[in-house]
Amino acid sequence: MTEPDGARARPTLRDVAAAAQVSRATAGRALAGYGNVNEELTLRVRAAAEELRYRPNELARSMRDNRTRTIGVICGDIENPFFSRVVRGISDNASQHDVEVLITNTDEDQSREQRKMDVLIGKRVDGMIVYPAQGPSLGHYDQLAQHGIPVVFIDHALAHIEADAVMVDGARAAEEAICHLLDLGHIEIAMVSEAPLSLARELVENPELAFTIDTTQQRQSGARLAGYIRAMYRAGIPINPRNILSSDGYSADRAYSAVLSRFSSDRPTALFASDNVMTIGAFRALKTLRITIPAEVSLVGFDDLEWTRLVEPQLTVVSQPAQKIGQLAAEQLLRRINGNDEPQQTIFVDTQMTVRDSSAAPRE
Amino acid sequence: MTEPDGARARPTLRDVAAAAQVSRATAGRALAGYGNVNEELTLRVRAAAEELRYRPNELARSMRDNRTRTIGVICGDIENPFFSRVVRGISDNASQHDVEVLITNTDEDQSREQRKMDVLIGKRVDGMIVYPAQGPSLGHYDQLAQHGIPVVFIDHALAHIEADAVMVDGARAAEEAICHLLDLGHIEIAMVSEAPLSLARELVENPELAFTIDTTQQRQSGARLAGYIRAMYRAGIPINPRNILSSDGYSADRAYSAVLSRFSSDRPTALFASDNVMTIGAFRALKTLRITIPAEVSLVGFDDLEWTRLVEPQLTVVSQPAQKIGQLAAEQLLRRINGNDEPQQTIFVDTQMTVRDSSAAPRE
DNA sequence: CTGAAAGCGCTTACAG
DNA sequence: CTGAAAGCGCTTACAG
Repeated sequence: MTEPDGARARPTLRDVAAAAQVSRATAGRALAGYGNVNEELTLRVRAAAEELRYRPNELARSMRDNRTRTIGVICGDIENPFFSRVVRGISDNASQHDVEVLITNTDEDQSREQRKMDVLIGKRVDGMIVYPAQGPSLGHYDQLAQHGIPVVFIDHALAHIEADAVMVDGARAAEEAICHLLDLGHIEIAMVSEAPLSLARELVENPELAFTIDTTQQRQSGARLAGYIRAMYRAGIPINPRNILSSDGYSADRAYSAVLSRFSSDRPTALFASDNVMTIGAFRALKTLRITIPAEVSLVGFDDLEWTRLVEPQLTVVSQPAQKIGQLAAEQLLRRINGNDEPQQTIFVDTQMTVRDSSAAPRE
Repeated sequence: MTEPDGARARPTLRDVAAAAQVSRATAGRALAGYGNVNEELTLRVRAAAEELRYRPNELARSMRDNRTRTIGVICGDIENPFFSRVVRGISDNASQHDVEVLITNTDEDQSREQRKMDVLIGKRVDGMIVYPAQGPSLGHYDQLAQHGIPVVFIDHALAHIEADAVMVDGARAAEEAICHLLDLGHIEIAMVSEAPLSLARELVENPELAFTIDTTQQRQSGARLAGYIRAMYRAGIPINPRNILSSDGYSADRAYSAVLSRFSSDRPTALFASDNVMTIGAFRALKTLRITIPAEVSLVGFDDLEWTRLVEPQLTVVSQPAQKIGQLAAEQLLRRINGNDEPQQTIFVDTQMTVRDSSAAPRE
């Protein structure tokens, strides 16, 4: 029985059933292994399926089962090594559970985030892992709850939104980094981040705030800035607002400019960069100014990327297990998908100070 | 009309139709905009949809239309910046056409590749972009044709498989890199790649082969090695087999070892690394040996990654537009999905020699 | 312009 | 153990 013209349609269960001379129900049972089927028939069905190169249509299955075995991942920018590592972690874990991964980027644009979320809802993903973009809207997150789609946030949690999150404790991580510099004897310590200037001002005027606000509900840049303030405050060092550098936009170039302009004048003896993008800008700026690291300025970066071990000097960094964040987020999401309804929680993964050659005591 | 227990089911077209007091057909037409619907009814339907927060089930739509508006991407390892850039290019392009992207990694394992392909077929992706893993099997590619699923290969084409491909001309790129070194006056030029030793031996014994074999059907490592041979042969320089370093496995560590051992003895004056992973290994090895670049050894890397501009000296590299590869692959795939059936083609994207500070004339 | 009906390809009660 | 039938949520001829 050949098809009318070359365009051979994909075989369906009906075709397999016909070839094996059984009902569709039996064919389905034999292949997918639910229910009981006589052994001989099973063999016949399998043979027919093989012969026809039958592949079950998961779309149809998803329709019936009301689950797609697919999760959506909304990340900022897959090109950023932080995300590509996270995604790798998610993907490996999902694979182990026969779950596929649909990926999109937002570039920190909330309206794009919203649209992508709609698309993923339309595709009926079983759940989502999302890096929440910066912005004021929150309504689109509620939508997920309404549709009964579990979500796990990564990198930071959101105030007012009940959902699991997996992230590092940014305040603590930064605090540790700053303490490392303080221990070396630094006093004039600068930090570059994309934290908004308004937040910086608030914290400078009222440093106690760094202890009272819930940093786990802030974006990482804010949390890390709070960590900086905490460490300085605890050490009893008055905070010099000029040492809080804002990249004013998220790019290495912006960070570069910010660091360049601050370090052109009377300069701090140490610099902390709040993430891998900021670290690139900071490093480049110091190089441009021909500042020797760590003799003239100590530098502590964030994220243990390979290049930080390739440059001279090798960078002291705060290491963050990005892949593990992805893995834990996937695990948690799958638990939720499978009906676990314990109270929402924020899962913290540990950072680690990796001391290498870019930090040292200040020159006398 | 409240649901029995809290688990409110998602609204369907039926619910919207009921709320708007029209038929499902009309509701569908009004919302998705096919066919004509009276204006007043349209408004009523839209209002009902809004009210119920209706989201069409794309699964059902896909079932009917026999298309999912989803493509699959099978890459080697999303953590490798080459892939994350390619994927970004694919994803951006797909987004523009309202197409989503399902991503998986193979880690160069052909059996995993095969399984992933099956899964993607099951999910009825409209097409796939695949980085073919190394290995002898080809059967799983035929399967795609049988199922009528268009595929575009990236990074290299496959002999015996008719399909589009998007990639750089590796032989030419390498040739250019080697010519750059030759022009500077180097003679003893080494190359490190993951090309199999067997191929290396063949090419050394019979360099003309580098001109006669179809390098566009080779893996990039092989093609690039052929380019090396071509350049040397053309320059009339006998090829020293000791200068062809095989990483024997794909990792920076392997490349590191290979370079380390070769450059510990009488050393070549220049080194070319065949891709970004090899470049990391090569650079590290030279650093470990405290070889000054470019005074003692010139280094030419592959892939214009940010770190190559951060290290000292900044690396001369062959730049490859990875994002563009992704973009072109997506474009071509979408054309195929839309029925374009011109003869298959391999699309080459240009590489570019980016000369910086790691290459110079050899010391007298 | 509008609606009733069929169908996309599965799975699962429900009979037998 | 096996099969006929219903249903998942859409869209699209086909009538009216």
